[in-house]
Amino acid sequence: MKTTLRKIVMEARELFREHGYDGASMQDLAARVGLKKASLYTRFPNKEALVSEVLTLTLEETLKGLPDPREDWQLAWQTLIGRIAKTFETRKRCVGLHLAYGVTSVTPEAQAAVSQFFNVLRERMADILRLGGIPQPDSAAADILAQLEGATLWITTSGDVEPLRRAVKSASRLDVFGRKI
Amino acid sequence: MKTTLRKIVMEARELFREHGYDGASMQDLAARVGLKKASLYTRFPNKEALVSEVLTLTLEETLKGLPDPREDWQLAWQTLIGRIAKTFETRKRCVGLHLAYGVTSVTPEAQAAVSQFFNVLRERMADILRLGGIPQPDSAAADILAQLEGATLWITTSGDVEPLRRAVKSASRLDVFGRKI
DNA sequence: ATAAAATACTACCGACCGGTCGGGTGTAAA
DNA sequence: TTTACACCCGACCGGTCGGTAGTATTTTAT
Repeated sequence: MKTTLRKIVMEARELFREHGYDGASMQDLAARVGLKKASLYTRFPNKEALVSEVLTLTLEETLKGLPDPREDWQLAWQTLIGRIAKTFETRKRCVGLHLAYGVTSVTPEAQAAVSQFFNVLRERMADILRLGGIPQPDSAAADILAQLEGATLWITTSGDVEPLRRAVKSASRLDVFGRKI
Repeated sequence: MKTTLRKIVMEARELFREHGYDGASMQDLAARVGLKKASLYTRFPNKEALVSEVLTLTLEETLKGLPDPREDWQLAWQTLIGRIAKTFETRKRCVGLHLAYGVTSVTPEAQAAVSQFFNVLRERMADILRLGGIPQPDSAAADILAQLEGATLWITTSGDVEPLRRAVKSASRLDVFGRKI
């Protein structure tokens, strides 16, 4: 991927994270990458297409080079949870959540991309838990991800990161809904 | 409160919930209540002021007529959790969460209103847990609310309400992060 | 009945939105 | 040297945004 293209996607991610789908403007995005708005349309057909690019990049970064869960599933699990939580803590929010609430049926491809993003993430998490012999790994993954996402609410409203920290701890110990290790 | 005023606030809530702060337009709001846009400005100074009205109404509805927790804290708890979850399940989303992500520093009063909304809600939850002798009631309330909010992610992305149902069950049993009843 | 206050309307404002157009410019292959 | 392509730009499109001015209509209080 060309570096300019990657930079556009990364800046788009920041804008989506901060201002949501509606609130992010192509004008702002162009300014952040040092281009004019019209130039963006040589690389992307429209604003909606940015969504799937942003989420694909994010998924890549989140999963790339994870420890092989077949060798040490607990290490893979801690690493994955740690990556997610670190992003939430430094960026204060989750792009995916903002987009999930922000895209509607008028942008169906973006909506599909968001759904897929969270499904893939949950499946990867469930894969690891399954290797660890955790019962109902799909539900457990969904619940833990929900807890992490929900914790970002407190970061954005009051700056309190403790709920996220507690969510990470409990996810590490897997003491969620009586599924303790 | 005059009925028209209340209707405006209720419709504004639906718009904020569905489209977020930026995505909700005064034009749409006016159409929903059978008025012209300019007429809204005889009741509200600006769009931002709607946020605190919406959240005040929501807090009122959520807390009004709750069973007295000093008589039966478990009943009060179940009722409160049930109300929150019912709204999430029928409306698919939480207005507060959408606004929390949607308002920024350019609308400081709205931002403050959102912070206050969640703080008050958490405090009320914590009050009940305190009466029940639950350890660290503030943290417990924050964590449980986070879990409920996070569960709405799955409702909006895939329509799956099971994470929310599990969150309600675990909240009812208070088996959160090892704080089991 | 009348004055005052609330509420409603039409019409408009400047700013910004996503997106398109035609015309450049630099590079690299033929 | 020509051709081709990728990229970038200023200017512009129709449309929507939050908000306002001025005026008409309805409600309320005296």
